[in-house]
Amino acid sequence: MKKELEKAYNPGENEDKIYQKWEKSGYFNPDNLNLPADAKSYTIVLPPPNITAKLHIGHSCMLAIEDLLIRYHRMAGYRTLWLPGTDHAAIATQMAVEKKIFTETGKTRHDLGREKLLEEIWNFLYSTQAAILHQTRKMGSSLDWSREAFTLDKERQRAVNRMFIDMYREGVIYRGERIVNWCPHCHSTLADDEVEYKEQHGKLYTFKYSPEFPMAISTTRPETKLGDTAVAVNPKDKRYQKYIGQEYQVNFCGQPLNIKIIADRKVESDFGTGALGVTPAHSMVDWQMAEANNLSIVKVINEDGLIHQGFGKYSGLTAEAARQLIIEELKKQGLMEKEEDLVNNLSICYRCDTPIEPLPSKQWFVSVDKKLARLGGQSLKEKALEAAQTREITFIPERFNKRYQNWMENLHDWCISRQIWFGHEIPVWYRGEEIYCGETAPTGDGWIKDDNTLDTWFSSGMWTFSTLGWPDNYQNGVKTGDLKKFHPTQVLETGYDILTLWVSRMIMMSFFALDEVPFSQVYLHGTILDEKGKKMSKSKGNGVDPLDAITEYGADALRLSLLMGSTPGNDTRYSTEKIEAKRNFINKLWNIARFILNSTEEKYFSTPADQVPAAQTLFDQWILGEMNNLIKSVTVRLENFEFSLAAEELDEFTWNKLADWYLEVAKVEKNKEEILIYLLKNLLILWHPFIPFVTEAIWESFNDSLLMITAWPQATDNLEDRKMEVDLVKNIIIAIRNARSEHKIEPAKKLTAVIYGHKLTKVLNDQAEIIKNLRTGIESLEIKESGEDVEKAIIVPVGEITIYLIGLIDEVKEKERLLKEQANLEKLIDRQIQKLNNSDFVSRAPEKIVTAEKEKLNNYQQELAKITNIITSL
RNA sequence: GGGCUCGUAGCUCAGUUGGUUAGAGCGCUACGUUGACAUCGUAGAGGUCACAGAUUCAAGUUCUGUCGGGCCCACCA
Repeated sequence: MKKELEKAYNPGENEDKIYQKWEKSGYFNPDNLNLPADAKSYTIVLPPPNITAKLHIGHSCMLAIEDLLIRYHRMAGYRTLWLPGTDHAAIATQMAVEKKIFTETGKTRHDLGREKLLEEIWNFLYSTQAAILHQTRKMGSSLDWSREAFTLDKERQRAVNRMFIDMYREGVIYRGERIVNWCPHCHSTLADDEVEYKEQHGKLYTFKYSPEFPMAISTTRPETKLGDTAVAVNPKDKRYQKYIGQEYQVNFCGQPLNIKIIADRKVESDFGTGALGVTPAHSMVDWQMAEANNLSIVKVINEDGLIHQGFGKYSGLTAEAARQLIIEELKKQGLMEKEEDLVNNLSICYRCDTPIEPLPSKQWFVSVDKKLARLGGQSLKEKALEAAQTREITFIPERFNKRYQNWMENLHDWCISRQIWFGHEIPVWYRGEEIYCGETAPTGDGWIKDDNTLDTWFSSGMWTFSTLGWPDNYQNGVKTGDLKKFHPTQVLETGYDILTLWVSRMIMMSFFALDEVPFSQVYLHGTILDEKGKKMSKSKGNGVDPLDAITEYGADALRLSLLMGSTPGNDTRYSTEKIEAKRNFINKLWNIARFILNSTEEKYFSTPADQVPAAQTLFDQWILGEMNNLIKSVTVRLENFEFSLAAEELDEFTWNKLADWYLEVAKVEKNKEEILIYLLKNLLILWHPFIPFVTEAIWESFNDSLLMITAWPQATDNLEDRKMEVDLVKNIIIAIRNARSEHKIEPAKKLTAVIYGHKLTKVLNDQAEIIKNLRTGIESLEIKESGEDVEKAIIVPVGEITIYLIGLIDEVKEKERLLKEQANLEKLIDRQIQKLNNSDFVSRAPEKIVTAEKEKLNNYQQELAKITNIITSL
């Protein structure tokens, strides 16, 4: 069984083999774990990466955190499912492919036609999907591939159709007219977050519609004023209050307008003239005002960006041309009062940079405010808010709860239809004014299918249950199969940047479909910035392919570098130095294992990991106690999502306690095989969720079983704590080594040490061999309870103990050093006395702290006395 | 305009309910190393915890304000 470990750990040689071994074992699938029937389940659905591009380092962070949670819970005995998938990312994908085709062939989607374009998209999709899955495996992700899903595969299409139909029948989904962001070039609506802003220098024109109109208005777009149906003023504005409610018939540049004066608090009195021309058809805010005031809506600009019919000489002109014409006209009539330069943000299409035209258009919406019988008369918004308020869903970090609620409260109906070709088709047919909504086309002639598709978040919002067999696994309000076993899921882990876009939608969709939360905890990780602290983006080209890092340092090193030194919700910088440091650590762990295994006979390999072996010596007791504390602490930290702190404690134990001390002790004291194997096994178990490859590689070199499904250890309560004694011995050893190096004593030169201590003489006697042999270079060692000073010795005080190193001494240097020490102590004593003289402190601080402070003073004083004594004797 | 967040060593960042002389990694300096490990070891230098005030016996930690980074949302007539 025993496999010789290489001198240095080589991730490249091990990782792929180990991943295959895991995958073959079948244990990524919870159905194959041998669990009692009542085992609790633990589920995370992987936030499906967009198939627009390969994974970047941010995805690695996500995978590292989720795999950590999953592996920990799997080892802790949960029915653990991590469900993989990818997202079709409708608009983003279509745009990416269109762009690719355009740069390669110069063709647009209209040249290709719907079918050909979709074919191209699917080809593209298969290639990136394959790349993404490869990258995901390379990270060591223990995903259940047998349940892999895609937001646009057959099952999800059925689920989406069903959801749409259910929502339509309940009146949650409705068709309505609303202002949308329209790109006249792409001929499509854009979601609010697909609109970009560009600062531009424009002109703000101030003018009256006609000579008899009582006030002037200001606008940057005079041509849209052809569609004005009102002028809004602030209700508190004294100048205009008297006009509110009045109506005017005006002749605006040859076109008749009917203008009502309305009041709205959103109007700022000190912008322009304080009077705002309301154009309901071409401005979001104006639309809202029109709804509130029952204004009529006049469309001025059409889908091509041209002026509609019915506006006389302006009809058919581009908006830009119409604007110039109107400006000229206004000037001719002497109505133009002012032209000012103005810097404002122009909305442009994120794809083609064309200025956005806000247009009214028939779209499909999800109502967030409709009260639903199936939700006990509450609306989706109320349900989704309540879940956060009652902490049925908690956020990590907590502050995102507030942000979520804030956003939720201001949520408007969600426009779900998109004028693109790639995506879920809307299951609706039209015949004249008739609308049919169903899974298949209605019978009869003349029905035309809605040619829009659904917002990508509609399908990804269903991700927690569409992947678990909904709707088949949900009949008459009863969950069956996977849905019953795994929903609601436990944790949603994702980037805080899609808290609003995605998380909130998942919560609403789950309430609608199942009347339950989709998950109970939301862990939000930060963004990985580049080495300069800038956001990574495709256009800047500063992204990092995880595969490069994995090839150079190994997946474990990359994972650990992303897990350590970071906190939830905060951004971190990508750092190759950090990965390198973790690579070094992993090699250290490897060598610790190599040392232990090489110095242990094979018969000890079966030492159980879940049974504390008997301790022979002080150091045995100490390290076993430390391991016990480590198990306790790491478990708690993982439960609390404190990954970084858990890893730091593991690191501290591995390197500073085990490698630096216990292994050194083990070279002096013998018969430690059982303890060493016990420590190694537990260490590998505890590290496994963080760095699965190297731990499994070590494990398989001396075990037949799989580390991946080895039980998580339990801490015990009855281990003695020997930290004090061990610290004393360590301090003595360190002090002697330091004295040696300060006095420049050759390593070969042997010293005799005499140690005086009053209380701990027995402990020190027992540890004499260790003190002698742990690179202190001491030839003989005497330990006495008390006694006379030893002349011509190097004097090393360590707490209550004084060590005399008899051998070489440089009196001048020694005196110098001691004087420095003396001054330092005096300063500390002063401060301590001051503190203890403060009557408030003594009377009001907890007693534990006061006594600790007193003891501290005592120690300082004793040490000072000793040093002073020594100085005078020199 | 509304909200959030960050400011701790040269750099990158930890620091849970306030409580010993504030930590780590990298970097730096010096020394060392053929037997687990140079992907290493030992030691050292380096901090007014952005600034000001408040609460407290006690503040990196709580509160208020200021300055300086970053982010989100809304608006931009």
